[in-house]
Amino acid sequence: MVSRGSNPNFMNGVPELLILRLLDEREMYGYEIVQAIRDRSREAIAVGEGVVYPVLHALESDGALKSRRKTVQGRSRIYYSVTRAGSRRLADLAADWTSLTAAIHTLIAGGKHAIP
Amino acid sequence: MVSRGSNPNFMNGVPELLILRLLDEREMYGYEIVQAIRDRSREAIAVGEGVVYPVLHALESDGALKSRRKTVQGRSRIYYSVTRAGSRRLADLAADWTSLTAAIHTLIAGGKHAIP
DNA sequence: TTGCAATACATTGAACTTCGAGGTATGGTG
DNA sequence: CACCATACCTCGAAGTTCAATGTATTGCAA
Repeated sequence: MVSRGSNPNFMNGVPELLILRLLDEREMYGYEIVQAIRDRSREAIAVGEGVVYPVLHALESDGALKSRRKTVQGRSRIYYSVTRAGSRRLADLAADWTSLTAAIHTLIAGGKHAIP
Repeated sequence: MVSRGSNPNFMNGVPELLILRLLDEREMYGYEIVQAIRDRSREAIAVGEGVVYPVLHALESDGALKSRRKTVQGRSRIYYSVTRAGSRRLADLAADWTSLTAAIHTLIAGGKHAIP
C-alpha cells in the first residue's frame, strides 16, 4: 500500500526497490531475480522466493509491472517488465531511499550537532 | 529477538541503531531521544515514543543498556547509557548497516554487471 | 533407469517491527 | 485555572519479511 506515514514505514520495501531497479534494466523472471540479487550483492543480500513472488504479484496488480509468459528450453517462465507507472514508482522509491540513508548516515557519523 | 536470519531481517532495527548511537555519545532519556532524532535528521526521520520506549526496554533487558533515575527540575527522567555489551552491539549493527547499504547502493547504481 | 539436484512457479503461518492513538502525571505560563 | 510541554508508558492494528513447504519439469549422474 506504499505506506503513507511520516516515514515510509522506515526501511521497508527494499526488495520492491531492488526488484524494480533490476527490471528497469531488462525484463526478468522471478527465479532469476532471486539469484541476481544474491549474485550482484556478493551474497550480502538474499531475498527468498517467498518475498520476491508476492512483491511481483503486488506490483503487477498495481500496474507497476506487466508480464508475459515465455517457454525457454521446456521451462515456462513469467517475464516481468516495468511500466511507465513502475518507472515513476522506482524514481520515487530511489529518492526516498537516498534521502533516508543520507539522514541516517548523518546521524550515525555526525558527532555532536550534526547537520551543519 | 535480534533476528538470526540470512539478512538481519533486512532493514529492521534502524531505530535500535540510532538509539544506541545517540546513547553512545552521552546518556539520554527517552523523550529526549525522540526529539534528538527528529532534530538531527532535519525531520527526515521521526520515530515515535511508541517505538523508542519499547526499544529502550528491550535493550535494557538484553543488557545493552543500563538506566538510572534522576529528577531534574521536578521532572523524573530515566537516563540510559550504553554498557560494554551495548557497545559491541552498536558496532555490529553499524557494520551490518554499512555493508547492507553499500550492497544496495551497488545494486541500485551499478549498471549491467555491478561489482567489478 | 532410477534418483537427485537445479529450475521455476507458488502459498502459508509465524514472527517481528513499526505505527498511531491513547492513557497517566507534573511543571510552567498566560 | 486552563493549557501546553514535558515525561513516562501500553495497546491493537498493519504491514513486511522469513522459513518451510508444495508442485512440476529438466538434465545429469550413478
